[in-house]
Amino acid sequence: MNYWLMKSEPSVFGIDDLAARPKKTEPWDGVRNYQARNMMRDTMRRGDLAFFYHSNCEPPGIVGIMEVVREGYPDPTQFDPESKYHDPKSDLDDPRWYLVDVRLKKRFRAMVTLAELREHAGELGEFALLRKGNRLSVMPVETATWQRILELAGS
DNA sequence: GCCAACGTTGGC
DNA sequence: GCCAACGTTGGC
Repeated sequence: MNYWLMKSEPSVFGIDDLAARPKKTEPWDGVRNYQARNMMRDTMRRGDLAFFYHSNCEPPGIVGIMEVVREGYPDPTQFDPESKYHDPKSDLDDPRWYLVDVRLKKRFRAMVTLAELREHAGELGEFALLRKGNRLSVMPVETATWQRILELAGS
């Protein structure tokens, strides 16, 4: 099993929105970065777990855990002219963008803030989230890092 | 709101 | 294929 971290701006789609969805499940659409696309298309598997990270908000941090419930398939919003994620250059026969479906599994009692993560950076190994200038919205998390963060969450 | 970091685009 | 211009991300 692999572990991941997935970012979303709570003003666009936050953990409360996911909790309110039927079956607490949602297609993780709108990712328009090739590295993140590759991970969703090729590497993420049913049953993998992912931290839900709130970005571009005050304070940013990890708010809960999601489970991958459907593996990579084409993101339908790329073909929808009404969608803000519409990509006119994407070909129906060779879709450019992929997504996975995620289900909310656990909501942390208290967010593990980015500031807290930085305080514990020394114990978190190679953690891409803490690298300067990192903008990747879907990233792998090492098992040891995952477990240390669970401890920080007090769960 | 600012701006550093970084990805993408397009002219050449 | 280079690289300047531009757009976006996301912390602060």
